[in-house]
Formats: sequence, structure tokens, C-alpha cells
Amino acid sequence: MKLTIGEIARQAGVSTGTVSRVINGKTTVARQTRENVLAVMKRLGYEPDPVARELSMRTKFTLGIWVGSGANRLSPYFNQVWRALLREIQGRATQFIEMPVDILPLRRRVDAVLMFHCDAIDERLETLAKLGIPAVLIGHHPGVSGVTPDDEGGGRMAGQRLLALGHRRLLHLSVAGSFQWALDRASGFKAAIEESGLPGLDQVTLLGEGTVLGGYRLMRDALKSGPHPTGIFCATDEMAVGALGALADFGIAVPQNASVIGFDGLVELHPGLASIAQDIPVIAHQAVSLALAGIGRKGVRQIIVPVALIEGCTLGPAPQ
Amino acid sequence: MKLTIGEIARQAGVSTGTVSRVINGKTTVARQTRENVLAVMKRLGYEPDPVARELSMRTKFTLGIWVGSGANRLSPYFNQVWRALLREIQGRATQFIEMPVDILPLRRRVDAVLMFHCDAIDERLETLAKLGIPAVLIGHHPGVSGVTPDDEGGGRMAGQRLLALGHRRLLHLSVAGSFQWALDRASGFKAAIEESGLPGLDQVTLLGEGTVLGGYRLMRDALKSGPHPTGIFCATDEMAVGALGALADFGIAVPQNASVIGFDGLVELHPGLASIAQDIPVIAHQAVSLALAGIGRKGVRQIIVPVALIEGCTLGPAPQ
DNA sequence: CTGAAAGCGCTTACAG
DNA sequence: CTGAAAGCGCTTACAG
Repeated sequence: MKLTIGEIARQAGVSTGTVSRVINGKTTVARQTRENVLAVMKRLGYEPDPVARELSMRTKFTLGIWVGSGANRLSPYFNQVWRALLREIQGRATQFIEMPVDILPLRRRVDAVLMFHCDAIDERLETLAKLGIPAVLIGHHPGVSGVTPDDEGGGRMAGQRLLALGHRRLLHLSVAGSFQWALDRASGFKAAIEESGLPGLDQVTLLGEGTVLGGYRLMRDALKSGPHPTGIFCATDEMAVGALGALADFGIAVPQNASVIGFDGLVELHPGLASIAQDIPVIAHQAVSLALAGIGRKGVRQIIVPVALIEGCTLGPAPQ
Repeated sequence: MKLTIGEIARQAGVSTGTVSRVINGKTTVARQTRENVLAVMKRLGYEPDPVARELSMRTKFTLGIWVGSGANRLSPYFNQVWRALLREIQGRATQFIEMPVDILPLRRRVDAVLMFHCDAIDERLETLAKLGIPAVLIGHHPGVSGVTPDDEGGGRMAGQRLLALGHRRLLHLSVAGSFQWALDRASGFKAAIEESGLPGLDQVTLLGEGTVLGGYRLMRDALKSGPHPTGIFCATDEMAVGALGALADFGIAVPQNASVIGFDGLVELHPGLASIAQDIPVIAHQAVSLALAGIGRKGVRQIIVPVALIEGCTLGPAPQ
């Protein structure tokens, strides 16, 4: 039998109306009563039924989604994000609407906004703050609540793994521009190298576009000049796919003669791709939860979600 | 004031229970009564409230989504599809669940399945048929209800446009394997050429992967051998991005010295990309509607959604 | 501050 | 075949 507001009311010795008021954070409830009700709810693990709530209120919570513009919106990464959001929507009486790129003319009222890291962040945040709409960022930025994968930790993990496999000529393909995540991944990677204390390491970083083509071109150019690197860390899986393409075009066998590891966990992009995987479902879940909780209105909260190494088969010991 | 079942009942001179039975297609309603109620609903443009329905039934319509496996799942195209589905879900008390790649072990009950064109279609359809679950395909396949963009018409449109711009050395980059959509696009393109009746046309088709890298490689190889084509039609926008990358690497200016047009309408992949655009929101909407209507259980229906040419700036007159 | 009661829009045994 | 009534789980004036 489903746990309802009635049962909570009975056990707390109050009416259903009062329980409802507690749930909705109305101020007209005695401190004592509130705490009592809250305790019962917690003990029984009660969660209000969003459907009944919606029927009764004749409205649902509206969460605006603010993706950036440009090709990034169509990236495999966002693909996963949409799927995760689609799952999040189930069961929460929540409505997602995609916000227009140009900010101000908010047609419909939104209760909170979920933003992705993009340019002009500050300006947008300011607009939202003025309107009193809480914002949650996927990524991190001073003064804003956000959820982000452990980019730095992931970069370190990639570096450590390559070093453990004996690679000493390392290449990092990264993204030009000041993207927080790219900087974090790079600095984690460098930290791993420094922390290893190994002598005679050769480490190069090349910057380009974070796409397949970007990875392809960087790798191709790297291969054209001098002895090729054997341990390659790409800031995104898309770049890794491109890098693998270039290695193939140059006849360099992976993982026999070179190892490649990407970042994001989109291993379906290339069968067997090794990658540092983000936990996108968890990130989406946390972000939506923060937004629903109205965090951002009341204080700032930063959540860092762990990443995990996926071994795949593009990783192997350094060639002799 | 919202139009409710009560108002319908009043105007039809029956009880709300009876209206409800009509809505739900219960058989225990007199033909006469049913038609009368239906007429009133239609006249007033009544639509049942999904939220109330769900609260009352304690269940919602569950639509399984069956995407294929592999990299395709992460493609920009699917990206758009997820977004469109996310929008579709709003307001319809419908739950989407992603079905596992391996078919049989249907954990939760699903009311209908939305499938995307993938391999082993026949086998899957058979399984569903056995279980009595209606299926709707995005794509087309004999004997199954489906929604598909006008692939052939789009291919023709691309061909006509390139010819109208004076291009006479044409190249079509397409996808290896027997994908219905790729075959349709190619045949539309060829039809345009034949129908033009122009003499002295040079037309080549190359097959590869439907990705950026696939497009890049095909285009690069085409450029390495002989006089380069000037009018290039790619079966997907991803391939077009790759083709543009190769043209850039070879120093061929677009659109001065070569024109490129893709297919799908994912123009954000490359600023200014010309493309034959699918109307993905409409396709998603129609597909979900078919599924909800239980089409597939009762007869087969095929819907073809028109495509549109997006001019962009990768299209120009043929060089002299 | 809190309870009793009506109401959100629909479905479904239960009688007839 | 059809109506009257209870019920889905919650919210919110209205009294007190």
C-alpha cells in the first residue's frame, strides 16, 4: 500500500492539511508540529506523490534548460545529458523547457534554471539573479551552485595509468580557449606527471578543437614531426576518436605502438575506447535535485561527482 | 475554465462515467450513445487530462524506446531526437523507458515501442508481435507502422539545387551497408540527375562511414585523384562536416571552388552548412502519437514528413 | 496555528 | 447498457 499523506497525518497525530503545509514549507506551522511531522516523514521514508500534487495545484514545477549555442549542443556528451534528463523527468512532476539562446524575454515562468557551461555565463547569471530565479550550473563557477565531474582527478587518473603502463613520451590533446573543464583535466594530467618524479619524461600538449576533426588534425600534425608519442591523453572522447583515426591512417597500431585514452566515457563512439568516464546520470540527477530544492536561492552548493577509468582496449604497455 | 468530462457529460446528456467509458473505448456502451458523446467531444475539442487520468488509474502509459547499439546512439541526429522526445513527454502522461539492447527480458510492461531503424529489425518486430505490443518505427519497413522523413525527395532536392547552380562534376558521399535512408537519398539524388536530361554530367558515388571521419576520408581520397568535383552531396551532415574539413585541408575554398550540401538539418555542426533538413520535432510527435493510438495493433500506417532545403553558405555557383 | 471539508479531473466497481 | 458514488493523493480557502 502506498504511503500517503493520510498515514503521516495519522502517525503524527495531526490533520492532512497540516502535513501538506509542512511539505510545502508554509510558515504557518508551529515549530514543534513541524519537527514532529518531519520526523515521521523521515522515519517512514515518505515522498509526496507528484501526480496528485500536480492535479491539486493545477501546475507543475518548471525547470528551464539552458544549453549553449553552436555545435556543442549536438555533441555526444549532450546526447547523454538529454537522455539522463529524460529519465529524471519521470516521476518528478517537473516540466523541462529549453530556454532560448537570447536571455531576457522569458515567456513562461520558470521556477529554476539548469545551465551548462558556456560563454557569457556571468551576464546570464546576473539576469537570473535579478529575476530571483535560482540557477544550477553543470560545471563550476565561483558563487554559483553547480555539479561537475571530477575533471582534475580524472586527468590525474589518466596520467597515472599511462605512466604505470611505462609510457614516457606523452601527448595531451586539449581544447583551445578557457574552458574550465579542459584546464582542470590538463592540470590533473600534469600533476600526475610531476608527482611521479620520473626522470626523462617527454610531455607535449597541443591545443585545437574538441571534436573528432580537431583530434584528427592535432594527431596527424604530431605524427608528421619527429618520433611519435606513445601515451596519448585526449581531453574529450571525440578528440580520441579523431586521434585514433589519424593513428590508423599513419599505420600505427593501437595499443601495440601507441595507447590512447579519452575523457567522458562515451566509449560507444569507438569500440574499445579507453576513457575516463563521467557519471552523467548522477550529474543530471544531482543538478535537477539542486534546482528543485531551490538551492541557489538559499546559499551555494558545489557537488563534485567522481569519475572512473574504463580500460577498453586502446591502452597497452609502452612499446620497447 | 478547463473543459472537463463533466461538461461533456452535461452536453451529451449522460453521466461522466459513460463519457469515461467512451474515452477508454470500453465496449459496454451503446453505439448510439457512443457516437453522440464522441460528437460532443469533437465539437468542443475536448482532450482528457492525462494527470487526472494517471492519478485515477495509478499507472501511466509506458512507451519503450528502442535505439540501436553502437556509436550511432550518440550521433547528433539522436541528440535531436532525444530533445524532441523530451518535449513530447510533457503534457502527455507518458513514460518513456529506454529498452535494453537485448530484447526478450522485458522487465517492466510497456504499452508500445518506438523503434529506430537498426539491424535485426525483423527479429525484433517478430518478438514484439508475439507479445502483442504495437511497434512504431522511425524509418520505413514493409508491414510496420512508421514515420520517416522524405529521404528520396530530399535527395532529389539536393541534386536539383546543385544542378541549378551549374555544377556538372558531382560527388555523392554515402554510407556503406544497406540503410534504407541512405539508399533513398541516393536514389533521389540520381533521379534528379536523370530527370535533368543534362549531357556531359560526371557523377561519382563513394561509400564509407556516415561520420565526420568517414566524410573526411572519402573527400580526401576523392581530392587526391584527378580533377575535383564541385558539387558535393553528403548523405549526412556529419559526413558534410568531414568533407568540409578535407576541402579546407586541401585549400579548396567553399563555396567559391566547391559546394557542399548535407542531409538532416543539423546545421549547428558547422556554421553555415547547407543541408536538407528533417523535421525531427514533427517526426517525433507523429511517432509518439501513432504509438499512443495503439496503431500497429490495428493496421499499419506510414507517415512521410516533408524535408526542407536550408541554403546556408556552403553553396554557390559552379566555378568557371 | 490547525482541522474539516471541498475540490483538482478522471476511473471503476456496484447496482440496476 | 448506464448512473450514482466512492476514490486516486494532495492542496487550500474557510472557520475557529
